[in-house]
Amino acid sequence: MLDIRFIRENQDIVQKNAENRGYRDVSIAKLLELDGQKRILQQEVDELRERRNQNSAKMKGGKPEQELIDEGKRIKVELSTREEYLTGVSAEFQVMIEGVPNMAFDDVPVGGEEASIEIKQFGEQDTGAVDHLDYATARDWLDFERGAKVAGAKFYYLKGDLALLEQAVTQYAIQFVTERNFTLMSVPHMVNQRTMTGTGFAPRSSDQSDEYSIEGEDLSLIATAEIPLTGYHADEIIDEADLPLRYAGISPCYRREAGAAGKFTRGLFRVHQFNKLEMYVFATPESSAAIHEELLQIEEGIWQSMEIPYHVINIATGDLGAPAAKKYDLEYWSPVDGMYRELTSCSNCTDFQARNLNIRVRRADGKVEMLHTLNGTAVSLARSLVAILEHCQTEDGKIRVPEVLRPYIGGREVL
RNA sequence: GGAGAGGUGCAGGAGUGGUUGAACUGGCUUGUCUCGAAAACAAGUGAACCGCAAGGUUCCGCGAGUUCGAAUCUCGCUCUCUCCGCCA
Repeated sequence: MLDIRFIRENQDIVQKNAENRGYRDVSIAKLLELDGQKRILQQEVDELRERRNQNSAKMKGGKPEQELIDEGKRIKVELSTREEYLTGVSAEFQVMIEGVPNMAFDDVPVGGEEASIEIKQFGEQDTGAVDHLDYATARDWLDFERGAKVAGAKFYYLKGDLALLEQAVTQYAIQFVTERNFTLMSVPHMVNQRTMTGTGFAPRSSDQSDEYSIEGEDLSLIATAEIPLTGYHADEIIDEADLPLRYAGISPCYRREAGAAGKFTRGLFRVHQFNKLEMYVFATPESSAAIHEELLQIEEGIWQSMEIPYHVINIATGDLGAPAAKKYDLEYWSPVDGMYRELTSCSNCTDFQARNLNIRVRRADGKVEMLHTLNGTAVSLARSLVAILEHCQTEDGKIRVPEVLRPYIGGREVL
């Protein structure tokens, strides 16, 4: 969430920002009205508590006088009605402020998906490959039918060389990021509600929730390792000297993908479960923009080294999601679809997630403030396999293994 | 899953229902001393909210309750530890 003090002082631009991002229900005027009520109530409650404390201080030691006890009783009644009122207003306020999206940076294009701007391009826009689903199914590497039998639509098995290729990509990416000072983390695959919503994902009660929840437990399956990695330092104050903290979390990702269907979600491109290696950084506010660029560079480095053509887009406001101030997507060129398709993504969430989960930095001079968080996909396995399957088909119908992956698949050059 | 013990400040660790935001010890910071360091001594050392400030309120795992007043009593939850059971 945003800092309420910032909202108070910048009512108009916060409202405008929410509108740019497509948050039609956000009313900053209403939020501030509640904020005002809440502050008045808080003051009243504080004053009553002060009176209560003074009153009981008079009774320390000796036998209390009846008059003081009666006064205490009167304060108690008044206090409890005010407190109840305050609790209600606070809860309402909390729901509203959590619904306000992060402020987008000035260099983020305003508009919907179509307004996103291409900022980089790599490789050729080639054509003429066999669709990955048809190809992999024919080679008995991929089985959606049995996935459906066992779990349901959009579940799948990877078999044989494709399953091996997944491991190779994973190992290569782990090597790539750990060489760049990311600490590899194996994370909880389920998190509680606070961690889920604090990271910026919809609460389980919401019908828009893309997460699977465990019935009877305060647990949901993670949609990305970003979620448990954000929560890792919740309620902590980190010394400035220890920042940035760079983690790479590997985990399966579970997504309901309700309503997603159609030509461009075919096969492995959009599924209920996939593995992913996610970079995550806790950083000082002044360093986050530079680290964001670095995350993008790492993502580009991975795909350049595999010789997969791509471009990078600066995502427009309407497509940012709630926590990001700025987001880059790396989209690979699909020779099958003749268009760029999302492969990885990296976001600077500034202090939005940090404020939700109370993650702060203690400066050298002792001052404490919110830190910044960033996340970026190293590799998303299902989609990575799609990109490789589409790009590395040889004339005789095999798959040429990108050179950098060969050490991780027994030195094989062709599958 | 069953039984028991326990969750107090940066860490350890006291705490009788009212003088405890919290003893004491350690850590850390600053100062004195020193050529410098160590030692010693002295002072300081959590966070949130409101306020220009003075100051006020809140926080002793979390949440309810009892009370004029709760770190201290009651209940629920949660986490940690020990033992048993189960198990990759």
